[in-house]
Amino acid sequence: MPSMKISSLETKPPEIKGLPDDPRKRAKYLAIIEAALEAFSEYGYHDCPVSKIARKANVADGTIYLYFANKEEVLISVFQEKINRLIDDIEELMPTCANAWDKIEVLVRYHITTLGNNPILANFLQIQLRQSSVKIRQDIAGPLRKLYYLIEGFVAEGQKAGVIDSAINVAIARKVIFGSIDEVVSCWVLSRRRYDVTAMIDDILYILRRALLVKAAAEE
Amino acid sequence: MPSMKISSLETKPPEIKGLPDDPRKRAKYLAIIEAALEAFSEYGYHDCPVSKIARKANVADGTIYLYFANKEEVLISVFQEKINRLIDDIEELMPTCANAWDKIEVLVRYHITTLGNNPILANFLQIQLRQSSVKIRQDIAGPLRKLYYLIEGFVAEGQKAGVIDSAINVAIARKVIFGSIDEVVSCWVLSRRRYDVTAMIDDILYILRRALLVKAAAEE
Amino acid sequence: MPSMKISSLETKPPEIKGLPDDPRKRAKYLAIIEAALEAFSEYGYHDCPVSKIARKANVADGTIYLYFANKEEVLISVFQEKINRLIDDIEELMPTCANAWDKIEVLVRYHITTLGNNPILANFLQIQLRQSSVKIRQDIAGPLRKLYYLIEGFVAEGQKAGVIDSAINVAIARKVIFGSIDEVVSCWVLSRRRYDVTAMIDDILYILRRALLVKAAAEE
Amino acid sequence: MPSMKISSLETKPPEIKGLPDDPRKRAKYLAIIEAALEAFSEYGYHDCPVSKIARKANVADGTIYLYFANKEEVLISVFQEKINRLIDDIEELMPTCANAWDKIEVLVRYHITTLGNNPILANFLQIQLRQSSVKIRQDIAGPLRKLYYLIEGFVAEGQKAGVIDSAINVAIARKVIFGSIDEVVSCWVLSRRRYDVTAMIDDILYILRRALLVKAAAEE
DNA sequence: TATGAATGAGCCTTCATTCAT
DNA sequence: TATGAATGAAGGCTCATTCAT
Repeated sequence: MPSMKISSLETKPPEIKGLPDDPRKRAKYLAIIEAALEAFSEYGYHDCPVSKIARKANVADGTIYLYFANKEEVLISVFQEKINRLIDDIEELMPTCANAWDKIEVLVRYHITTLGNNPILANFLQIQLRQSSVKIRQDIAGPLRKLYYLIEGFVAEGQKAGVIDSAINVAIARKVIFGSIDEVVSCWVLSRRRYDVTAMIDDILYILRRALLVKAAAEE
Repeated sequence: MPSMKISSLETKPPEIKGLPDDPRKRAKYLAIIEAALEAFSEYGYHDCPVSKIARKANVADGTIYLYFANKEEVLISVFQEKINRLIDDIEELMPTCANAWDKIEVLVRYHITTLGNNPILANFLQIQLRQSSVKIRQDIAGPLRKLYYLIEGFVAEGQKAGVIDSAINVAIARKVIFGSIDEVVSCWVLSRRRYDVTAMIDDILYILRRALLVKAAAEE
Repeated sequence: MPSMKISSLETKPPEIKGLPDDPRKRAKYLAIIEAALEAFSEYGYHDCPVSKIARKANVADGTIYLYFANKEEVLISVFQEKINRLIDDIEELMPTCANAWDKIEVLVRYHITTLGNNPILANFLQIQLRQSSVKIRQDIAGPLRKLYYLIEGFVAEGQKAGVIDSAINVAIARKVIFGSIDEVVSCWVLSRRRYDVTAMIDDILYILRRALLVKAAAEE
Repeated sequence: MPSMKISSLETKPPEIKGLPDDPRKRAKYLAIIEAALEAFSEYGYHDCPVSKIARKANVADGTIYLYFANKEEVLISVFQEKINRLIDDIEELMPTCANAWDKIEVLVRYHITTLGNNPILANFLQIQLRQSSVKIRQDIAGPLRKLYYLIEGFVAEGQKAGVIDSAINVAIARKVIFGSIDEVVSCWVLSRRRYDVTAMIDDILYILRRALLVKAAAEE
């Protein structure tokens, strides 16, 4: 009996929700996601009341809580939705690539171009997403890891194929690649997008190519 | 006398305060900075009430406002204090460097080592600082730019000296260098520092060396 | 869509609320008004926390802000509600009046009697209301002006009808009438209502009659 | 012993201070009074921090508390100083007056003229003074009563001399006179002094003369 | 399922007052 | 006597979340 008492006093489990199966619910779920993307991007996570998301999604405040456990989960879900989409798109492009370096190049190019053409998403991913608590940052790590693995896979593949310097530490290479993209896009967003990021892609790739490719491949 | 009228009608300016001259005040100012660094690092900016900072600094809540206009200014001041210190330290090390690449190497090494040995500062700079609003992010940009210029200066110097590939875009190079450091340290902090970041420095520098140095210099 | 952008950049307007249409909300709005009247009267505007009003109205603190933009607006709304009610009541009595002087007499009598029978309202109007800032005092001026116009209208009417001395300045007459009422009620409230104000009405009217009426009308 | 404890727990007595004898202290006391008059008038009682008074008086915040028990006492002291001065001035003018009505006329004229020529004092007396708590309002009543008695004395004197209608209630007459002055000046201050109050004096006196004087005296 | 009114915990900030110097 | 740094209580207001309808 005491143990029951204790358990009834515990805060209820987080009740993780997700993309619903029912197509009508699905649509509303996605509408909230899109509204939240816009709202977070416009106001910033902490300065964006749930009511703003609800208004943008044309639902009542309470409805948000039928689809998401809390505000944090909304943030995380937006991220997951968007990062998975990005990863899927990138993976679809891979078959057209001649080799591992090509894949990295396409990934970098696609990532920057996508954000460069979608300032709201860029603002969300580079700035607002990071305003959240450490807990959220760690929840975000999961989906992000897929992107990490993708990049690391390409690097390893390149090394196996003799295109990328095999002395390079794969995990570090990934950090350099991802960190470069991240920094370039963040600077652009914080500059209030006063220039065209996509124009920088060739210069970034020039440096990354030098950084990773073996001499022969580089001269190709 | 008209100026009185005007000033009484204006909403009072945020009253930017700074490091006081009086040594006793100076000590308390710095004590609050240190307390805030710890507190922000522990709770995160948004989840850290001013009262926590006050308690850590052994002062009353109201005392914070004798030294800082508001909570935001505390955050920015912590950042300025720390980033300026980092930059000063790096600049002091420069005379010992043989060439521009050496300077970059020392900078990267010092930056990562410093944060690697100071988890609280690392957590603050990589995570908590970014939880703040866009407005703050832009206030932060100023002091950070000094670090940017330092790096860009080294790259340009290296190009002039024929050590660094002159085809490289200096601003992009800076973003690759800074982005790499940032990513490496952020991953480490988010991993709850389960490994030693400083152990990665050589691998990072290996990649950056490949990325930037002209062949001759690289083989040196 | 551009309007959205603009609105999101502007600091939000104070969002003036008012008597809601929905009858259930209406009831709560009025309940808060009554609670605020009591609370302000009991503690004084500045010494009355919003939480006291909420408690008296049997609502949560936050609920107040669903009906009023801020504490000031509560004060102003109480005043408007009460002064409009007073004016309406007075206007309803007018048809029974034989002439313009009668109207003034009824107004004075009704005003003093109403406050004399409603110490809480009297205290609010004569004392607590005036504890507010100049800004509020000026917001209050609007509804009050209706009462002013009423009085001035009666005076002018009396002059046209030859009942009131036409050499009298209408605006000044209003100030004498209103100022007399105000002073009489204020003194009574500040005396902690140790006597019966309504007993003074005849004496006041005696003086005002002398002040305003032409000889013939006075001797009537 | 317990009784001692209790008494030591009691809030210490208000420690009423006043105009000091020592002329140096006296000067500082008066300087604070003047500074407070200005500061209260400029910001309003509740929106005027003690530090503003101190700054205007060129003393330290703490110094205020060497001359006054607390902020309330400063307010009351300003009022006393000013109202006593007004009364003294009026009393000095009395010997020049031919009869009781003349005295009333001089009093009304002097009161309105003084405030009309001293907007800061007018704002203080008509608006800011009343923003204080009921407790203060009652402390103010004392000095004000002297003015009341003055007026009532003139009315009674006029009645005795057959100049003023003896059917008039003296206390009510005072309220009409004082209330009229008060209303006229208050309206002027709240109008942001967009017109000249002194221009209204003759119109006010015309009404008051009608209100009070016996026919014979009025036709004089 | 959806609503949106209601809740109430929580925090930044101000400022009257004190007291060590 | 004078200073002004320090205190800390207090309150207006926001907003994530709940729940009756």
